Amino acid sequence: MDQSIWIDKLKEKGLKATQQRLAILEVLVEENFPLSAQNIFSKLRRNNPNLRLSTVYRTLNSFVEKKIVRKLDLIDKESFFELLSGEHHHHLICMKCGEIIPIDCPLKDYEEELIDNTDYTIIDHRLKIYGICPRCR
Amino acid sequence: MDQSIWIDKLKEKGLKATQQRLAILEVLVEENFPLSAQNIFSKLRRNNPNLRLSTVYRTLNSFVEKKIVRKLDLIDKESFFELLSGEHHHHLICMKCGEIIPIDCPLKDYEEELIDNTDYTIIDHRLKIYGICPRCR
DNA sequence: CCCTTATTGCAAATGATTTGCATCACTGGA
DNA sequence: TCCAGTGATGCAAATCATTTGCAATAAGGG
Ligand SMILES: [Mn+2]
Ligand SMILES: [Mn+2]
Ligand SMILES: [Zn+2]
Ligand SMILES: [Zn+2]
Repeated sequence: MDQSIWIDKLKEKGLKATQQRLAILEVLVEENFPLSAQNIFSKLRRNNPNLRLSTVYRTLNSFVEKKIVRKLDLIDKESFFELLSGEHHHHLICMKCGEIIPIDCPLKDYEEELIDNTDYTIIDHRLKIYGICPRCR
Repeated sequence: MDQSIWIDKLKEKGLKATQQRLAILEVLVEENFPLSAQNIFSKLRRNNPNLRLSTVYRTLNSFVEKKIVRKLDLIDKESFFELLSGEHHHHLICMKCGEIIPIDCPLKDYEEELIDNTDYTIIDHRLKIYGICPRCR
């Protein structure tokens, strides 16, 4: 991973480019997949014995706020986080094995309609589809 | 509320028609709106001083399992529960005042497409749209 | 009305996430 | 390159919604 790009991006957003933040970004980039705070923490603790889970949470929260990362509630309790890069999309989740597949967003036109019907300003939306994958079926 | 209908419905699903369950159903029916466990608990505790929040949770969970009620994660942390009655729908949420508006489900065709593309068995889905209502804007 | 069993009251535990505070490490400027 | 100021982190403790264990209670079929 080219750190300098991320260092710039962090500074741009008013965040200091700390070791911890860069390490967390690195995991998010190379996995390129929704991960929990605990997931990220486990991966990094090996080489960073005194990294704390609270730091991971604080980092992810600031990334969400700065729109570097998106927070997802795919299954009950644990939240997942994924890098905001590439196409806007949603997720199809296998309820047996937990596989997560990205899916296209079908809501463009629907949102236009909604604006007309409700006079709301639309800011964001969340869509998750739950099913059983072919292997688990 | 006509209790006998609900008593029958509960028995049909293999649940005993207890005072607590009927009271919780009554709140859900008359509010006809997503409510948190705490919401329901507060409303009922006035007349039921020894109803417990844990009972409300246990009841709601069994209702979800028996498909009498649907659990929604509209905002962070607290879950909401709404009676499964009327049209299948989703929600538009005002991020300022918390207003919740039911909206039609636009996903029928999209799900067909998904089945073809992914070979998943689709079981359920969740859609929430966040915005600002005209009054808050 | 009684017996069996599900359900509740109650209190304690859980588990993800947050927070307070002292210390540390970035970063922009000297 | 060094320094001061401020934001970030380590660490431990707190929060808060939700769950759970267990003994006591109340449905409801017979
Ligand atoms: Mn994704
Ligand atoms: Mn609704
Ligand atoms: Zn699967
Ligand atoms: Zn509003």
